[in-house]
Amino acid sequence: MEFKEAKNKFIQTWGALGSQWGINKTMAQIHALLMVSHEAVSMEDIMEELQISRGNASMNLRALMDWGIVYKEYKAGERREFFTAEKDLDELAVKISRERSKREIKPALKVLKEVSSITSDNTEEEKHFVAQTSKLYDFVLKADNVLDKMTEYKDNWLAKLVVKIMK
Amino acid sequence: MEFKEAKNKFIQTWGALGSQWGINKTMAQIHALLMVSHEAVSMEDIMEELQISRGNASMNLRALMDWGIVYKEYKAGERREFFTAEKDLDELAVKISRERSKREIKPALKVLKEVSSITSDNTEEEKHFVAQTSKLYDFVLKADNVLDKMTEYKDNWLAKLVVKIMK
DNA sequence: ATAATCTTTCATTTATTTTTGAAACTTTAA
DNA sequence: TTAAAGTTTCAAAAATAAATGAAAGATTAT
Repeated sequence: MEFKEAKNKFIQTWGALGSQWGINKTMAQIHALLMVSHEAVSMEDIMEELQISRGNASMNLRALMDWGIVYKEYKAGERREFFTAEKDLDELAVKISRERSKREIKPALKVLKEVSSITSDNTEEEKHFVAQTSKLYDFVLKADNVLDKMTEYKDNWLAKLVVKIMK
Repeated sequence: MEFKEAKNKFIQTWGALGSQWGINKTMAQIHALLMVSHEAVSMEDIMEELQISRGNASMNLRALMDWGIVYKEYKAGERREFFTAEKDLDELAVKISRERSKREIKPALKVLKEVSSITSDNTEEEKHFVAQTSKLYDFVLKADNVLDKMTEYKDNWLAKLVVKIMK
């Protein structure tokens, strides 16, 4: 396999993986492209390489910047903007975790708390509902915290995590 | 909030969370419904409660069973089939992790290995590509393993994980 | 057997999500 | 200023994913 083919395969695969995890394909592809580019890339080049429209490129770059995993770069004497991706993978994981937690897990937790707090009539049905959603609340909260800690400490997350949880 | 409202809210929220994570809404909703039901539910009742067609219910129940998180149940003297969800949350997490790893992570790893193994011309561009995809391969492999171990040991995963990783 | 009851399949329809592209907007250079 | 170069926005179109429902397929009771 030669370079161009490998690069393309990587971008396609990363894009597909993105969709399976609820991130739109183009967004994941742009990110992939930037990750493996050794220097900042212009919007024009992104459009060209991924064969997408200007609007699409612009919107997804904005989204990636909102996630904090793609940065704008200005080159001296150049009017256009260039883009680079976060290339430190620990940092990348941290940012993605934080963002998904904030956007999706936290709101879900709020609802779980609400619905598990209904004053039950104590029919079997209602008792089971309250028990199950309470368990779910605890579980999701715990999982969310573990992820948070894991990412907070990056490389030596395990050691510090043990300390934090054990005490 | 009273029971019916709470139940509905839970189902809707779980469904939305599902879509955000690449699981179709109905599939997540059926799972939610079964999780909070204290007894097995017939297809008819699922259709009624979620207002979905027979075909939709059938296909998504099949998918949930393929994931190993919903089971068929037969009631004595009843011709129809009833369904229940895995209610043990640790077990649920294990099964979902395993399945997503198998379906999505493993194939992605295979591609990462491939593309990071090209014989580079040693231009800066190619060197960077190989370095970055190699790092990504290691990272994803490690993350996948951690998840696997975490779920393998369930509640006391941490202690055993430490042993396993440290040695 | 065969009729009754229930489930699955899949071509078609519907809904949702993503993409496009042209107009509006911004910024810089002359 | 104002024109050139670039970016963003968003309504409409296209692509994708999900849902429907009727026909085919099972399974059980008679």
